[in-house]
Amino acid sequence: MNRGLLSIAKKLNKQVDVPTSCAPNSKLFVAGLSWSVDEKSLKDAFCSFGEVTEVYLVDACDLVRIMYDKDSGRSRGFGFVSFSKEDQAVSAKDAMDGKALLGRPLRISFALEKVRGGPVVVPRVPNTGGTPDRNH
DNA sequence: GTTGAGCGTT
Repeated sequence: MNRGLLSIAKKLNKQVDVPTSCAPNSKLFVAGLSWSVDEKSLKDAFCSFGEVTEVYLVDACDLVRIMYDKDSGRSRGFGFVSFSKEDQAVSAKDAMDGKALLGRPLRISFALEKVRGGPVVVPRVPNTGGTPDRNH
């Protein structure tokens, strides 16, 4: 037995699991956008990875959403891009992350599963004391 | 006319 190899193997056997926040999914969090970047520009930048058909270019991204400030109406500089397949999202991230759009470098990360309104509560009748017999 | 890390419905 070679303990040296075991030691090295143990060192190499490091945890490779990534946090859920960084887990690849079909949604991408794009930040570092310029103030003048709109959804159209972002879509044009990301949907270039779509599949090319005989006639049209199929957009890979299903949804492109940029967060705007409701007070001033200007973009907050970040947005979200949704893809049909995780592979496309990973490819798009790998290809566009670190690149520059409209003069500003992009910071792309996998989006968190954020839902409007926060944690959704299962609709349930607040009557947990058991259903009392109304008239019987 | 401004600012620059971030995780969402403007």
